[in-house]
Amino acid sequence: MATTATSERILDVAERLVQTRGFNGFSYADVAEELKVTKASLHYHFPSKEDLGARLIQRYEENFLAALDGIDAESKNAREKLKRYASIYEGVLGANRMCLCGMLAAEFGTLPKSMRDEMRHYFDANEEWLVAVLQEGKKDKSLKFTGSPAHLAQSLISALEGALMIARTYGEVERFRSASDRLLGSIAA
Amino acid sequence: MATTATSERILDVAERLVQTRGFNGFSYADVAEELKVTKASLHYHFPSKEDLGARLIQRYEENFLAALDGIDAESKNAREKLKRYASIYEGVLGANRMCLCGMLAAEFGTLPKSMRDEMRHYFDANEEWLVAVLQEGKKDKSLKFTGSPAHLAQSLISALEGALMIARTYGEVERFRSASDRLLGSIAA
DNA sequence: GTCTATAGGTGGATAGAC
DNA sequence: GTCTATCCACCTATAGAC
Repeated sequence: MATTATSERILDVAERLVQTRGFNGFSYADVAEELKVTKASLHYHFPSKEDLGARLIQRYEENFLAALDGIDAESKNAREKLKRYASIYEGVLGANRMCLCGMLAAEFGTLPKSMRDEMRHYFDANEEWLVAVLQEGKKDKSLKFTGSPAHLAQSLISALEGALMIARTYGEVERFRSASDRLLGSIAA
Repeated sequence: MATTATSERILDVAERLVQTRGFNGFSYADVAEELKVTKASLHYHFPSKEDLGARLIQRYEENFLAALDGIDAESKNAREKLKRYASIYEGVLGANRMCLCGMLAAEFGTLPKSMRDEMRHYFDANEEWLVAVLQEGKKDKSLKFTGSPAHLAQSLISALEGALMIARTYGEVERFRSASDRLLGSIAA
């Protein structure tokens, strides 16, 4: 089996901890214990927690955009793309996690600038992809909506993030699905 | 001027800190410094941080329900009630805050049971009020929608919480308003 | 009710050996 | 790259004087 680089394993653990406990809710000690290494070793790979946090968001966005490429390649129309987009969020909830950037959005007031910038980049990239899908949906007649695609894209992102966050509070995936279905249904052609 | 009880002033400061920095992002020291008292004094009023947190949510819900009573008394129809409901969220955003329970929802994984229970009570109370408004809207013909009022109420709450959270990340009230307008527009009769 | 003092723990981070 | 050892700041919480 392929041996994963240590820095990647650190990011894997830290990512899960941020998604479940928040950036202010986990420590280097938590990651160190789980990986059976020392805190000092972690500081070798990520000198400060801010470095770790910023890299975490970058990688999350890379993986997310790769998933969106997959959706683009496999979907028969825009409406199906949207449905799959929402199902990514549902998968996150199923793993008892928040979206990484949704979690960080709540903690925004305590985060360093480098992380804030990366977060906005993530949301902007989501919006950009959604705008393209929405425009495609108008052409292929699988979607119908009024107003600016950019504003609608922003609404969709924030509604899904909110639904994810609240559903997690209740531990009810069904609560997310019902909100998601209503959302997508409201713009289905 | 009326002298506010110390415990209320503690709650005022702590409330703002939780709404801006999160429950894991503030300390007794922060509150103590702002009120020019010692940490030990705070522990007299709220022995543990959990006690403080649980009381914080209770009081937030009491004040919120009082505001909803005001909306019920002053609005000419259900649609206007919804609009005012959304404007409460907008006011929170304008003060650069998150909804108290929206913030805590993100931190859910790290919170003690007493606080989790109070949070769900808050969201349930919101849902209950919204369901009544939605049903009223069907009668007075100021709203139109399909499906269960309870599910729609849940969707509205989570969409507004999400819009609030993301808009705060961008520091753009307009971003919230556009999402909010679309949301209410989609069920206006 | 508020204070001083302090306990006991954990936070992020660094120096230097191996 | 990983370790041991350590620093210092901060955390929640308590004891006991006033």
